Amino acid sequence: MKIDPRHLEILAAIVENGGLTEGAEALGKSQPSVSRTLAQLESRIGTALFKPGRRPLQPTELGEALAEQGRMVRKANLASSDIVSRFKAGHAGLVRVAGTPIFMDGVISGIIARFQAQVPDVRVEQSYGYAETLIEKLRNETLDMAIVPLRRDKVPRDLLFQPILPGLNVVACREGHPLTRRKLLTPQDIEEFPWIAPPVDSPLYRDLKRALANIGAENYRISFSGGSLASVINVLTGSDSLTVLPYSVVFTMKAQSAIEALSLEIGHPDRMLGVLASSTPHDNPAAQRFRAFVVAQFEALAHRIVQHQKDRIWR
Amino acid sequence: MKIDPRHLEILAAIVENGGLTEGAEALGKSQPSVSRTLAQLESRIGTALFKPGRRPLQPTELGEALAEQGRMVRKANLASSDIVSRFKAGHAGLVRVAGTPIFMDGVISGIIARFQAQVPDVRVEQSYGYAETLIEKLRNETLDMAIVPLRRDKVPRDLLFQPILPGLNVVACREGHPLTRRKLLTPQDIEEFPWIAPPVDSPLYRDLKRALANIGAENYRISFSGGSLASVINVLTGSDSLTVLPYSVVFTMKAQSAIEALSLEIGHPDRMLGVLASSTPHDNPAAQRFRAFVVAQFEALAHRIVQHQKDRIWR
DNA sequence: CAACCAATATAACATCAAGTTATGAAGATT
DNA sequence: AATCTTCATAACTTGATGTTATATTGGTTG
Repeated sequence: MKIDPRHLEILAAIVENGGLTEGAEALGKSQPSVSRTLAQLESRIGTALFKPGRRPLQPTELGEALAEQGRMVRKANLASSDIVSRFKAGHAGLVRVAGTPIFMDGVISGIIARFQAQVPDVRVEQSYGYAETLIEKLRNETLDMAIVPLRRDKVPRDLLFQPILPGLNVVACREGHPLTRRKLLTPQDIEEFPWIAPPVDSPLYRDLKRALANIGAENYRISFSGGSLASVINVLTGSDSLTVLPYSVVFTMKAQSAIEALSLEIGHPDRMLGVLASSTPHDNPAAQRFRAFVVAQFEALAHRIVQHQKDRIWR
Repeated sequence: MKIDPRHLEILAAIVENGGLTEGAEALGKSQPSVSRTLAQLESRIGTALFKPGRRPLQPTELGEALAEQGRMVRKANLASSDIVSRFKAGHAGLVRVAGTPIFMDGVISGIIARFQAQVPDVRVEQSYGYAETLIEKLRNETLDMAIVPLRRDKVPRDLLFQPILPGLNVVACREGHPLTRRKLLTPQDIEEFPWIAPPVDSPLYRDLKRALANIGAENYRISFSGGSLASVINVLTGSDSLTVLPYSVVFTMKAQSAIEALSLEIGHPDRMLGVLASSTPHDNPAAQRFRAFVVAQFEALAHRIVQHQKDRIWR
């Protein structure tokens, strides 16, 4: 026997409210509608579900047992509505975000932590990659957003790119590095110290080479390469090595690691760091919410950077 | 947002079977029907529930969460069907049975015990009363069946009466009572011993008076009255008192109590012990089942009584 | 890359259930 | 007994669900 789950819900409402009229009111339906539905349910089951001639209406044993199941159905229904509304408000769901490793580790992961403090039911799935592969994944719908440095003219038409910071790389070193005391740095100063290189296929690697070329350093030596941010910073703080990092990363990591940036003009890439996402506002409210959060966090970061620069000038 | 619980069930079926076609098959519906239902659900929610272009079809996070609720609904639905079918088979439910106190205690309670060994999920609610009040309760539908002695011509038209034993009362006494050794009993023999009387409003009390009149005893004395069966038997076995009891009760209780029946013809009431129930086969399969069980048990009891009589004659 | 095959979506229609209002019947209450 | 509340019924409209037939789509394969 197949029973319509809605009928069970209605039965539960009748039982709980002690009457057809009250049950109908609780359900927001008319009394005749509820009455007929109950009659139909009883006729299908082939048994009365309420004791005859009692007020308030009292269910039979069977009626009570089925009403209990009706409560289960209603519970599932309420849970469903809740799930949907939380999802649509971006308070629940899954955000798949990817970006260049250094950025993800150095800046985004902290932003994710703050985001999750705010909306704990959103799960964030982080992965790493560079523009090309991430664009592919965005088109695949296997990724919700990518945080990558990108040249304006390289932005794919079918995707939406929201810039959040200008590309700004700096030479990073440990706090108290010998070079931090010098006002003017020559290529010779630079060539004295070993370099940490990012992975060769990363944009940052290209930035490093260009920076060194700009400075005029030709005989540089690379002592360490291929590590992720944690390794880079460990090596950086444990030695006199230098490396190229986005300024936002150095600025962010200063709070926890003893690194700083040399005041050395190395030429900025013509890229913007930005959030790349499907242009169709595809239905992932949590991702939308996270994107807005990331943008806002970067605005705050930019502001703090400006503030910090002013302070330095004043000193 | 109100979601149709049936849609959730369908969603669960699609998710579990990895496709619309398979889901439809599992549900016993056509593929287009399921397809449209899913489309409708998605449009109401305002979000896709499955990742686009995947085979086997993979649900989104939201789709999976809602499918989980769908499984809850289905579970409740299956439980309901089970509850109903068990109820209709008489394997579950409530049976409200009443009867004259002596009978209920002496015979029916043992039958109930055997019944429950067979169908443990049926609850039996026992109460006591005499024909008049029980007939009232049967009409009220506050009772499923009454086990009472009744004259054939006193059976109400609107109720169904199924005779199960002829009325047969005996004089009961303790085992080894002085009177058990006598072949022929005179009124004087009887008057020597005190009597235990049932409650004055009981049929058995009228039987007692009639029996004593039949015997010709006029000067009898009543030493105890008003007790239920347990008290009666305690007094009986602890003294030389006599009382009138249905033979079926004495026969049944012999197994556990040291009582026996005097071979004294006391004249039988023109009543039949029987099961009285609503003539409408009102929808309580468990009660029907119990009634059939009681009838069968009494048949077996009657058979054992006949067997026992034969044995006595042979000795 | 074209062609094929399986799965899904759409169309068109029939049927049934659920909703409505209006009203009758029945029970409880005084 | 009269009244008032509650439940059942009637008549009708609307929307959902089911069907079969067919078009699209997407993945697979030579």
